[in-house]
Order: sequence, then structure tokens, then C-alpha cells
Amino acid sequence: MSIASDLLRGNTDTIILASLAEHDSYGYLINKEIMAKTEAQIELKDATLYSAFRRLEKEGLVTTYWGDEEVGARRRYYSITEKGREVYGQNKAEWQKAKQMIDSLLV
Amino acid sequence: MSIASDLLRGNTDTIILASLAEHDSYGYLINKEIMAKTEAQIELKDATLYSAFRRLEKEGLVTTYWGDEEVGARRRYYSITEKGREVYGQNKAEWQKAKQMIDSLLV
DNA sequence: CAAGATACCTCGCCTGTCAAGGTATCTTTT
DNA sequence: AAAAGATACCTTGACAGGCGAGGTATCTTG
Repeated sequence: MSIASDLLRGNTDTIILASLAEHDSYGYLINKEIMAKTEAQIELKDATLYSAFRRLEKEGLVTTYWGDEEVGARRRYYSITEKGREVYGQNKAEWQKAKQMIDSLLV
Repeated sequence: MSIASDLLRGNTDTIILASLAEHDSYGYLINKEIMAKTEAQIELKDATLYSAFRRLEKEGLVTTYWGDEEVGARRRYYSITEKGREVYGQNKAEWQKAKQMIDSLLV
């Protein structure tokens, strides 16, 4: 059984930023990598992913450009911005705190 | 700064069940106890709390009864059911797994 | 007597998730 | 050569949970 999406909510953007913090990437690949790392227990549905991208772009946390594949399907790459890295750091810190607080309530 | 509600979402019901697993309680008190335990970093807004109660009741995870206060504001008490304890256990396990998975993605 | 704490509740908006639908290209199988 | 499956993108509309804003009633304290 995979993780309930409500438990992921609030971390989706952070998870995407984490992926982009390592290297530029594109939707399909980000998803594959997440599934690989979590043994498919976490999967971002593509509608979720693309709405997250739009949000992140709007907030200036990522930039985007089209890949120059001469063969195969086109890819839209995303790149994390300086501001994106800052927010990523803050989000991670908040996640650490949230984890701790929730744990303190669940006996 | 308190915890973003999207990080709590998915744990609200579990947090309430945790509280009721210790002793019967009522809305106002549950909230106070949560705030005390987390130094006010987690706070369930009362609209959130009452909609959660309705949900939990509907699912048969809690039962409710009016307190017999002869003085002061009336209190509606909640009691966790056997099924509630089961679900609580499952939710805790899922939370443990989710934590681990998310951590494995945030480098 | 006013203010604040205790204690309950509803309505309607907002946000994020996602099922369902779509397009286009390439590879593998039949 | 046609079908199936993988790669890769995207939009729309419905749904659920959180919560701001509003309300009621009682008790305590300054």
C-alpha cells in the first residue's frame, strides 16, 4: 500500500525541489526517480506534478527550458533558482520540526 | 512560526485519536493539550477540529456524549471506539513509513 | 459591568490532489 | 505493417480538508 496523499501534501513542492537541487530534470524523470528511491511507495500523479511546477515557477523557485532532443518526445526541463534553494532549506527545516511535533503527540 | 497546515493534514484525525486514546476528552481541551505539548506550534483551528469530529463519528472511530456539568459551559465529550484504536494504530504505522520515505527524498 | 476565558457550532471560500481525458513520438511485439 | 507499450507533455473539473468569519451561551476576574 502506498502512502496516503494527505501525508505527502505539504511536501510535494519540497520533494520536487530536492530532486532539482541535485540536477536539472524533467517531469517524467523526477517521477521515475522518486518511485525508484521509495520503491514506488511515493508517486506523484502527473496532474499533481504539473500543477506543482506551475506553482513553483510562479513563485520564482524554478525556471524552465525546452530540451534539445532531436529524437524522441520533447522534454521540458526545470532548473532550481537561488531562491528555490533557500526555500528548499526552509522547507526542510520546517519538515524536521513538524516531524518532531507530530511525533510528540502520537504516543 | 507555527507549522504549515498542509504538513499537518493527514495527521489531524490521528492526532485527535491519540488524544482520545489516553482519555475521553472534549474539543476545547484537546486543543489546549495539543498546544501545551507542542508549545503552541501545532494548533487545530476549531472549525477544523469540529469537522474532524464529525468525520470520525461518521466513520465509527469515536462516540460522543454530553457532559453533566452543572455549572459552566456544556461540554461534548468524545470517546474512542475499538475500531478507532485500530485505525489509530494503522495511522501511526503509516506515518512512520511516510516519514521515512520523505526523509529518503530530502537530501 | 466589561472583558476575557470557556465551550460549542455553521457557512462558504480556498487550495492541492487527481481521475479522466487529450496529443505526439519512439520501440517492441505480434 | 499494425498494435501495444513506453516515453513525454498538458488541461479540465470534481472533491476533500482547512479555516476565516461569523454566531451562541456561561462563568470568572478586574
